[in-house]
Parts: sequence; C-alpha cells; structure tokens
Amino acid sequence: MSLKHAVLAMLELEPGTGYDLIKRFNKSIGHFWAATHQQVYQTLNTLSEEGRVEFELVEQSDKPNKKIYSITSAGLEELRAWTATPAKSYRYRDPLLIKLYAGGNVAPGILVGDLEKHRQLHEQTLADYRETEALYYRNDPEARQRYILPYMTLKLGMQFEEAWLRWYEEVRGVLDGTDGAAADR
Amino acid sequence: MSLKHAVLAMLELEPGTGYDLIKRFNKSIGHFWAATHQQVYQTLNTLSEEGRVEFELVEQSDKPNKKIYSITSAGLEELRAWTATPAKSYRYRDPLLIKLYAGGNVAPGILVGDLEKHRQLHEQTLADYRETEALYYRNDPEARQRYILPYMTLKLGMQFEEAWLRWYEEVRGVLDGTDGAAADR
DNA sequence: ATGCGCATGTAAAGTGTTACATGATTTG
DNA sequence: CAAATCATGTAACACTTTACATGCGCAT
Repeated sequence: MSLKHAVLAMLELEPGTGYDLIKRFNKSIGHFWAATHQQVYQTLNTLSEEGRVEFELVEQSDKPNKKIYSITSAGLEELRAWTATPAKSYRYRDPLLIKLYAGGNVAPGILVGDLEKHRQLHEQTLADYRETEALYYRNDPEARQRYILPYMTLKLGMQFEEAWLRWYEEVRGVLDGTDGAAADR
Repeated sequence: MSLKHAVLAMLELEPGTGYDLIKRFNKSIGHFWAATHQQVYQTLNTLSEEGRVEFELVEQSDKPNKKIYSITSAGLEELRAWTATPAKSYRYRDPLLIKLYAGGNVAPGILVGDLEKHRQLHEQTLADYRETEALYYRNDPEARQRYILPYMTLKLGMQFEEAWLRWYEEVRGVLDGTDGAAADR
C-alpha cells in the first residue's frame, strides 16, 4: 500500500499531526499521490496499531487537542524495506481522456469548454510547482542538494504539466477545425 | 464511474465480446485507463442489467461460446449525457515517485536498478504508441480525420512517455553524482 | 453573521486488485 | 509436451471517495 509508505516517508522527514501531513501532502507528495484527510487519519491509525508510528498527545485549551506523530524504528525499517523492493508501475487514469475518446458523440463546443477548464487547472498546477521550486530550491543550493530526490519528483510534475499545456493547444486547433467532421458520427 | 463509460465508448465504436474489449483496451483506452479482464466482465454484466448494453449469445463448437455485446439506445444516451458533463480531474499516482521521495533512506544503487526497469517499460510503451500511430494514422488521412480524438489521446500518451524518458536521463545524472550526499541521511 | 483555520474522526458506498476456477484448441 | 489463445466468470480483499459529525477562535 503506497499511501502508508508515503505517510512514513513524510514523517521520516519531519514529525507532525495528521493535519500537518495533509497540508504537506498538498505541497509535495500530493502532486503524484493525492490523499484526503479521511485517508490520512485512517492510515495513521493503522500505522499506529502496527507500531510503525507513535504519537504524543498535546492538549490545547484554545485549539483542539492534537496528536504529533513520528516514525518508529519499526516504521523506518518498513520504509527502507519497501523502498528497496521493486515498485509496481501504475497507469495514468484520466476521465477527461475517456470523454475525449467518446467525444465524437457530442457537439465539439461541449468538449472545448471542459478542456479549457482543465487547461486552466493544469496552468495553475504548473504555477504552484514553479512557486514551490522558487521558494525551496532555486536560491538554496544546500536544500537542493539535500532534497534532490523530492526536487526531482517536482521536476517531473512540471514536465507533465508542460506537456499538458502544449497538448491543449494542439487539441484546440483540432476541435476548432473539425466541427464538420464531428457531425458525421 | 469512468470504466462504465469507457466500455460504452468502445462498444459505440464497434460491438464485440468482453474478450475483444480487453484486447482493444490494451491498444487504446488502456493507455490512460487500464482495466483487468475481471473488471471488464463485471462491468458488462452491470451495464447489461441496466439495459445500456445488450448481447447476442454465439454458440461455438470449436471454441468457447461467446457473447457479442453492443450498445443500446439507453446506453448511447447515457454516454452522451456523461460526455457532456464536466469531467473530474484525476491525479497521477505512481509508487515509483514515492520511492524516490523516500529514496534518501536507501543506497542509491537500489533506486538506479528500479528506475532503469521503469525506464525500459516507458521506452517500450512509447514504441508501442508509435507503432499504433504508424499502423492506423500515419498513412491514412481518412482514418486520422475520422478518429482524430482517439488519435489526440494517443499523442498525449506519447508526450508523457517522452517526458518520462527525458526525466530519467536527468535523474540518472543526479543519482550517479550523489552517492556521497545520500549517505549523510 | 458567515466563513475560514484548526483538529479530529466514523460509516457506507463505490472501485480496483488478486486469487481461484475451467477447459478446448492451436502453436512452437 | 508446454505454453499461448480463446472465453468466461466468482469471491475475497484492499483501497478510495463521499457523506456525515463536532466545536472553538478569529477575522471581515
């Protein structure tokens, strides 16, 4: 289960609460392994029962109590073992592409709107990645050196987003010029 | 549920047995929405109960009997309605990137082997895509015109594979030069 | 007053993966 | 003689998503 190991990997870098982890997910691993808060809390419970993480309960009066999780030696061992095991390949899954595949059944205008919406999402994602890059890596050779592998995952994300954006231009050109062709299906 | 609609989209292009669909999955939609045979058969059963597909039972003496499925008007309506509905975005999920993220915990050599294996897979996938392109689209302007949207999904797949391959070169350079840096974590 | 941030969870429903199961015919 | 192709499925398990649930403090 990859999510477990994603959580372990994040705790290994720095302990934190479930809430913290969710935020950190959105800034790093979430780029290639999204998780909801429900999943994170459940995973932390499971890992805790398995003894791979432990937590310190911090009682707060002004805010809700919180549990600060950290990885145990058993967790670290598990993480190392998993990292050394061949990774399964996972296929990309995107409903948008199924829609496009089936797109001959609807008027091209419907697709164009949806594509444009997704193009904007990818544009925003790329902007976020670039911001992260500027913030953490661009002007800090030491951080770049230390977190070179997380940085490489960010770079791959940027390349994917750039591929998306190039592709959208191409598709838009096709849809603009193909109103007639779509009608014959 | 996207898989349902992927199946409907394929049947809309051409009727076929579950077995046929699985093969066609591997050649087209499977690039961005993989499915196992169990999933396809179950989906066909569900769609059949819902009246969105129907099948003709063909008894064969030399081979097992088969069911040739085709889309019904209710199925076509459902497919159109779904295609006209805004698509959800789906995030990329890849355990390999989690491994890389956690890669500071193991010797770089371990990662290199795994990365190389995956690089080869992506190289093979790109070769398959290019073969499909040559076979169906390159020399047949009419097919290219008619199946322009499926063709565009193939093109996106090729761009992703190319991005992967470029990225692998970069990561390899990093891992080759970073044996010392990994040891300090 | 409305919503956001903090902080945690349970439960049910929906999807996907893995294991098990069969059996004839064709190809190397 | 082993493996691949044809052709279909059931069952159990694992994982993800969605809905429901709470409650205080702070800013607009």
